[in-house]
Amino acid sequence: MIDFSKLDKLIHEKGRLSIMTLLAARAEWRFQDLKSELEMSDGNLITHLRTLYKAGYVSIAKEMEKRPQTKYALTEAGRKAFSDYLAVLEQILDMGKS
Amino acid sequence: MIDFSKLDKLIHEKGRLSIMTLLAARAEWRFQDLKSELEMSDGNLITHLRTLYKAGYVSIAKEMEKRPQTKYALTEAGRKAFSDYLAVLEQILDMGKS
DNA sequence: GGTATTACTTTGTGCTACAAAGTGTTTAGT
DNA sequence: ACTAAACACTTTGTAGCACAAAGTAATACC
Repeated sequence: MIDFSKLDKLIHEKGRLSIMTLLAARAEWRFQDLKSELEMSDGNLITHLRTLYKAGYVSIAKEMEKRPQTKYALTEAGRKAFSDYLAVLEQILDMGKS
Repeated sequence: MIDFSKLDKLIHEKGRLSIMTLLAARAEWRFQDLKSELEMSDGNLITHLRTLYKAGYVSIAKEMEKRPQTKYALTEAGRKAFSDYLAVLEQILDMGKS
């Protein structure tokens, strides 16, 4: 039986799940790109990013070329956590197909 | 790009997702079986079940053989909604693997 | 100098997951 | 007959978000 308690609560939320999915698909994302892609408000997006950062799932790199730019990426721990999360999704999918 | 807004909020919650997954895997579940399988409190479980019932995703059949028994099952709408939900999960998985 | 951009922070609201404890009915045990 | 247990709830309360809106500070462009 599936162990639903393994569904990392930090990732299993629409906002953060979408962020994690984007970060997993491309190496680096700027704040503005995430924002326009996900159509989130500044406050909402930064809150989720900080939550993921505090969990050690996301790295933050501030740069100052012309305009300030902040780049976000998955850490190794983040990639691992996301991969574990996806494994649970896979189990759910397998069950749903039976 | 994945349309995360299609992630049915009623299903995308740990408690209800686990319920829906069980209901999708087997035709009928008694309250007690769901409870012991998911290790939820009565109040929590019944609340989620009623939420799904109100959404039209779950049917409730009360029976009175010896002990009162209530059996829960997916409706057609529930099966459809779950299938749509799984389709989004599949997209997320596909992205995560790239 | 004034406006726009970037990346925030602050504040507030409203929802909801979840637990704990209580209710009413029925059946099993002695 | 009386007690205890099982079943399916309901009620109540709390704590924790998600999310939006508005404000802040620094820099760049015209």
